[in-house]
Amino acid sequence: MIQQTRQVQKPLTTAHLAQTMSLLALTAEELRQQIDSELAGNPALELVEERRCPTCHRILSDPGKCPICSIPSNPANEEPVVFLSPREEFIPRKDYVDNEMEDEPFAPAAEELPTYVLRQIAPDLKKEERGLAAFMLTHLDEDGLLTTSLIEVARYTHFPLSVVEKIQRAIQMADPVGVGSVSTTEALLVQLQALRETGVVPELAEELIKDGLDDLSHHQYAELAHRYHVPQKKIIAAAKFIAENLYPFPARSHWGDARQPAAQTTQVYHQPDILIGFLNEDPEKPLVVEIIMPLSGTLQVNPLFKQAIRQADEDARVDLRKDLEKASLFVKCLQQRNHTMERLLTRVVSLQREYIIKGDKYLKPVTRAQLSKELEVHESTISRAVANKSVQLPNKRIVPLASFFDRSLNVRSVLKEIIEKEPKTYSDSELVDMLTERGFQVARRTVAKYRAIEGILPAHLRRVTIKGK
DNA sequence: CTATGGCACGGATT
DNA sequence: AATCCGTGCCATAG
Repeated sequence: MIQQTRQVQKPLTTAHLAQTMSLLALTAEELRQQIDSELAGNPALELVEERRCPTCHRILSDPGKCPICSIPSNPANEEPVVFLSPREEFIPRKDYVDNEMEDEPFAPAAEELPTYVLRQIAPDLKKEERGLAAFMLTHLDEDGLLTTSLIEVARYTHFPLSVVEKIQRAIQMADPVGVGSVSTTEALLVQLQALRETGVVPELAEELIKDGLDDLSHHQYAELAHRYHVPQKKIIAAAKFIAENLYPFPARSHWGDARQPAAQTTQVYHQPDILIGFLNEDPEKPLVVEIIMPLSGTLQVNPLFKQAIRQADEDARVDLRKDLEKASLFVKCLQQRNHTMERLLTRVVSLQREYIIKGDKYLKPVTRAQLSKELEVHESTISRAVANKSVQLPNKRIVPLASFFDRSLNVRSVLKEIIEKEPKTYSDSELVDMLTERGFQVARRTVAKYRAIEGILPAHLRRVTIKGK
C-alpha cells in the first residue's frame, strides 16, 4: 500500500508525511500486516524482544516506563491515561479453525464475522468452550445462520447438548444479535427478546413470528387479524415493527445500519483498535485508553546493519544504505503515527469523558475540524486517523471511532428517551417542543429523520404498542 | 386538517 | 471537490 518510499534519499518532510498519513489510516489489523511485510522485505528493520513491566508484566512499547504502574494512586484523576498497548495476542489470527475436525476448511464468505463474534464472547467462556464456539462460528452461512443443527454439533464435537445450547445462547446475544440461530424464526425471536430489554415491543410480534411468519411475508393481514381476533391495524403495526427493527439474517445487520432496515449493506466487522476501560475495572479510577499496537516487541533499525554497511564493499553499500534509509523512515513514521494517535485520543477521551462513561446522551458534538485546530494538525489527518477504526468502551460495546464525532447522536438519544418514557405518544411537532425545552433546537422535519434513523415508528403506529419489560 | 415521508437545496464537514 | 446533514416545501395518507 505504500510504494512511494522508492526514493527516500532526502525528501524527509514529504515522504515522511505521506507515509505517516497512510499509517494513520490503518487499523490495528492492517498495521500488523503492513509491519509484517515491511519487516520481511527489509533486513535493516529489526523487531527487538518484548520488554515487560516487572510488576504488572505488561508488555511495554517504550523502554522504561510502564504506563499503568506509573499512574499515581490519585483516584479522582480526570485525565485519561493514554498509551500504546503492544499486544499481539489481541489480533485474532486465522487459526481459530478447529484443528481436530478439518472436514470443512472455512466458511468462505464469512471469515470476518466469526472472529468478530468470538472476540466478544471469548472472555466469558472457558477454554474448551472457546473451541466449541469457534467451531460453531465457522459453520455459519453468509447470512449468519447456523448451517448445522445443534444435535450434529454436539455429536461432532462430543460436547453435551446442553453445553452446545449454552454456547449458542452466548453467540446469539453477541453483537449481530441473533447470529448463530438455526433458523430465521429463531433469530427474530432472539432479537425481539433483546429489544424488549431496551424498548417497547408490540405485544403481537412474538406470536406473529412464531406462527404467522408465512402469512406475514405475504401480507395476509386480514387472515392474521382473524386468527388472533385483533383489529387488522394491530397486525399491520406489529408487522411494520418487525420489518423495521428485526433482521431475519443477522449477518446483514450491524450497529451501523440499525437505521437502514432495508439496505443490505455489507458490513465489515471490526475488532477494536482502541480499548477504553477503567483502571482495574473500577469506575472510581481514571480511564485507561489502550491504543493497540499489533506487535509483541518494539521496532527499530538494526544496529548490526549499520555496521554491516561500513564493512560492505562499494556497490553493495548503495543498496544497503537505501534499505537503511527506508527502515529508519518507517520507524520514524510509525512513531509519528503513534504519537499523533496518542495526542488525538487524549484529547478526544477527555472531551468525551461523559459520553464514554454515561452513554450516548452525553456525547458532545465535536467536529474533526475543531480538533485539528487544537492539535495543530491538518483536518485530513484527523479524518484519516478516525476513519475505519473502532473503539471498545468500558461497557464492552464496540463503536466506530467516528461516532465520537457524531453531530446528532446526543439529540437522537434524548429523543429516544423521551419517546420511551412518556406513555402518551407525541407527534413530531410535539417532540420538537420537548426537545427545545431540553435545550436542543431542531426542526420538525429533522425529528422525523431521527426517528427513522433510530427505527422509531411514527406516532399513530406507536399508539398500539405496549411497553415491554 | 394534521402528521409524515419524499425531494431537493444550501451550507457545513471531510 | 465530494459528501453529509438539517431543513423547507409539497404531496399524500389518515
